[in-house]
Amino acid sequence: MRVKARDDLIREGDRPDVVRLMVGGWACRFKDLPDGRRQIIGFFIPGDFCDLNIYILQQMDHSIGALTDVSYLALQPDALALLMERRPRVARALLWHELVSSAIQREWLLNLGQRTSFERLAHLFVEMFTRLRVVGMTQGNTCRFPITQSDLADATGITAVHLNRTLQDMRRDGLLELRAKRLTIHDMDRLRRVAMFNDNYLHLDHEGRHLDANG
Amino acid sequence: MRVKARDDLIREGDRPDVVRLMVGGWACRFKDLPDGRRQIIGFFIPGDFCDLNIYILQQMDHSIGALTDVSYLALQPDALALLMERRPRVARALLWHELVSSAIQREWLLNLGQRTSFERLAHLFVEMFTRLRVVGMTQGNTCRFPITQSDLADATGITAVHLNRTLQDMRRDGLLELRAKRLTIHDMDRLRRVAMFNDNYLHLDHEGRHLDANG
DNA sequence: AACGGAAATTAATAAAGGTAAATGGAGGCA
DNA sequence: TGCCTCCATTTACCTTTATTAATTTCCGTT
Repeated sequence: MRVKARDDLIREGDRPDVVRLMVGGWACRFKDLPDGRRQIIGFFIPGDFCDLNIYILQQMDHSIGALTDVSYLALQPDALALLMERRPRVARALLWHELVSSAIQREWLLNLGQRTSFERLAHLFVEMFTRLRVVGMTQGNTCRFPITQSDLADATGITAVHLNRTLQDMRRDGLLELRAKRLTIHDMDRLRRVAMFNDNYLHLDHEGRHLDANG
Repeated sequence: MRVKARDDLIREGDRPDVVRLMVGGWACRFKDLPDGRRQIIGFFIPGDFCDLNIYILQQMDHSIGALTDVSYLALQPDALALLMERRPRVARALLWHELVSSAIQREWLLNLGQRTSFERLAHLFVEMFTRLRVVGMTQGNTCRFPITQSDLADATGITAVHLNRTLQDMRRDGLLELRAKRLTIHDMDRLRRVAMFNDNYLHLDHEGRHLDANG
């Protein structure tokens, strides 16, 4: 299935329908307030699942929107249930994925609550670069990073103006560059250090990480 | 099992051991940074479970600490697995509980990222009061609220000094009072309004909410 | 190549929230 | 009773971030 950039896959208040497996493009989970403020709760990149068990709940408490043109697979709940019953390893991998998503949310809470905007943005870049590398979407110290500064601002809880300033500070410090939808990290060690990045929450050491066509 | 106030139930880096069912007291999930900054990720009150499936992961990516003296039941993973197999309704209720915990984390991200400190604190009070009412721990417009201002600051991502100022603003506005470990809400309607509180994320309408001895 | 809209950048000003240090207050305990 | 410790409160001052609005750059389309 395909949606165009800026369209929503599902809105807060809708009844959960299917489980989505991202194939191409970037999407995000977000919530908004009545007055228009918006917080991005997480990013989806290819290989990510949205909301394995969400159909247990009566309605969505958040929205999912496409940040770029997106393609995904829609898995029906009953087909998924059957798959999980027949393939315990697939079931386990999906469960692992859910737990990691939850762990990422926790790290984001730490990020928003305690890190300065500079540290916060640094942390976001390191996290996304790490996740992109796991799915083979990086080339050396660079990767496509197809989202706007305004989206980055909504994810880090600062304004677009301040995000722009922070980004320029990083550029000036020789940490990284973000231009033409491409991120290049010039000094990963220092970036990790200023972000106080500890990758334990991504649980990269687990079997569930690799899931091929045979489960 | 019992632990004293300020002790940890489990620390980041530890191997997950058991699933805990809170019986008495308050605890919290938290993460900290190398330089001592600490973010409270969530509160546990009686009736809450910690980390149903966490034993799939190799190590804890966060800590759990007692805010007051705490008593809880420790459920061994295999006993729990057996229980869930035998009692599908219990299994479903536990899954529902996990999904709601995750939804609360998402709402907290919105809280930290977009709400002002005043709105944030208001939101936290409404949420906790609502959750305490569900488990019968409120009396009219008041409830025990046995945590320090410093803990509240760590949960809302502001300093204890600023939290104190904010609390006094609320008191002055006639919204609520927090004294001697007791919270009294004088104007719930207005408090919900300033917090832009929408209880949909608590999913209060679900069967899984009530779980008795028969599952 | 010119046009139009979205995105990025800049600047000035204001508000929110942090820091540090000191004081007050209540309960626990020798 | 008096001391000690933790928690709550206050103040002055300072830093970070938001707000608003103008300007420039980028990029796809005609």
